[in-house]
Amino acid sequence: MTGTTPSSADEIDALFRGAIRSGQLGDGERLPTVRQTARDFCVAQATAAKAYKSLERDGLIVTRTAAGTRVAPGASRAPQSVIEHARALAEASEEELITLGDTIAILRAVWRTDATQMPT
Amino acid sequence: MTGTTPSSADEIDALFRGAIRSGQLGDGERLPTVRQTARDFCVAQATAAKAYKSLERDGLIVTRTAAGTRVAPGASRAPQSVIEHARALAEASEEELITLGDTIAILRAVWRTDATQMPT
DNA sequence: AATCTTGTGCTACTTTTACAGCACAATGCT
DNA sequence: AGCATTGTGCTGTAAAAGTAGCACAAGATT
Repeated sequence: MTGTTPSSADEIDALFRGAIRSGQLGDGERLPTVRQTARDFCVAQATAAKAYKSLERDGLIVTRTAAGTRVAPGASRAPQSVIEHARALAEASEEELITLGDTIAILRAVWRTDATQMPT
Repeated sequence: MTGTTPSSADEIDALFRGAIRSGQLGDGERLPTVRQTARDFCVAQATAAKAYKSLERDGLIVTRTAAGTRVAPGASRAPQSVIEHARALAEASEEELITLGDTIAILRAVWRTDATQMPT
């Protein structure tokens, strides 16, 4: 799970969000404590807590004060088709030596410009 | 082109980067002036300029001082396979009502976790 | 040559974000 | 009941990013 080196709350948010929705973190599975996450990513507790808050607002996790934080029931795993397409895109990009950043930018660009428009 | 409402330099960077690499902005095509972009996105000139600088550092655009900014020759358009896979992913996500943010998070999660690892 | 356009480079100010460090409340565990 | 764990909520401080406004230099345009 810990591979990159995020710094901001948004990046930590995105990291867990991705882990949950891709199925790497299963339903009901426990997340590291806020303090642990803060240590892992070398950020202040407040920053890690902020990320968790954001995930909770979106219903991805459930926190009980002394019992820790767990993946919300049903929040895990986006539909298989999405995950498979994401895998396919990642594979294609790496094969063509396209950066993750560029790949995301391309994805943003074609978002809402695909099914409706078919140029050329 | 102007559809979303970015605010930071990074978002503007990503927007143009995506437009270029997806082929929406063709080779040699001219970008709006820095001032125009600043107006379009309601940001300071310095912020828009910063985004352009970043794109130039990556060789995606070429700026000549009074002639404006143009897409660098050869910078446009990532390989077709990548674009097609991006389109497919976008389509799948929208069909399943998955957010763009979540889709990006999933993509990040499976990045470098596909071809090499095949769990289950 | 004169003028307009455009990217760049300032300065000073404001806002946002993250930091450190601690204290508290809720809860599980023994 | 007592204690450790864990999320939360402070405080004040520091760093990063954005803003506004202007001035300048390099070219293009006429």
